[in-house]
Amino acid sequence: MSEFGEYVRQRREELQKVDPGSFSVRKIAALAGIEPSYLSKIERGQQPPPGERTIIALANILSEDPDALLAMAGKVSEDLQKIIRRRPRLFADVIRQLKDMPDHALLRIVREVRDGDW
Amino acid sequence: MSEFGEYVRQRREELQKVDPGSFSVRKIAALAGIEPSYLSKIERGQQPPPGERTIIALANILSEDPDALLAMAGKVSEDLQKIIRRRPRLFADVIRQLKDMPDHALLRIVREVRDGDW
DNA sequence: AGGAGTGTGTAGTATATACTCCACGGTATA
DNA sequence: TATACCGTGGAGTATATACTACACACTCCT
Repeated sequence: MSEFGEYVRQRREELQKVDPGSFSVRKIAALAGIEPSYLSKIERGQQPPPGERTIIALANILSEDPDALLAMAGKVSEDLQKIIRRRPRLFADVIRQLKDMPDHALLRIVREVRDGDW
Repeated sequence: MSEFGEYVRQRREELQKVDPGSFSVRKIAALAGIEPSYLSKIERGQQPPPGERTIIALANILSEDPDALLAMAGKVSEDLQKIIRRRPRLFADVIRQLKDMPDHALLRIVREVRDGDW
């Protein structure tokens, strides 16, 4: 079930084809600040996904969305959690309310709030 | 800094005054499924806040809001996280967008979505 | 043949999380 | 004076998290 690992490997190999020599396990691990063998194991699901710091680093290196990658790892970023914790009741209500709403409804909120009709 | 512990103790003692004999450390601990000495230490900040299960149990026993209590413990409930993880990009956007919005703006969203003008 | 770069296997470590178990001393009650 | 709660102290445990360190085998290049 280690969707995370598979995804990272796939994405890395994809980039490796375009720019070989820059996306080896060793190179990426070095950039992400971890050991190559560790990354290798993660990619093959032999180790669970790494910590938040490392996931975000990987996301940036691989030009992926950090929140999406964190989600694949079964996590929610600390900074989002912090926002929720400041006003737990309100955010809990909003999130639960939006739980089953279609994507376009969420997009509408983002748009309307951003455009300041509030 | 263990705001959590202090709050629980305060709330428990409050209820103890109204209904003595039903809100001792031992009674509450038993209901919450933990050892009395553990609860005692938590209330005095000698131990960090307990796990999510236990916090939610305490919230119910003390008639408190689980999300608020979890927030005091520096946590966000797993079920909220699960909702976010299903559509990480969308929810991340919504939450960050609402970060600095006043309470009434969030309330308005809750209300409007609930009332189905969507 | 030698070196550079590739991925991977084995073993071990440090720290945090979430608790339990038992025993002690105080107060109140009958 | 015994028995029944009350809170608490000290020590120990189980599991998870997030990694490191090092060595090995293979391929490609010159």
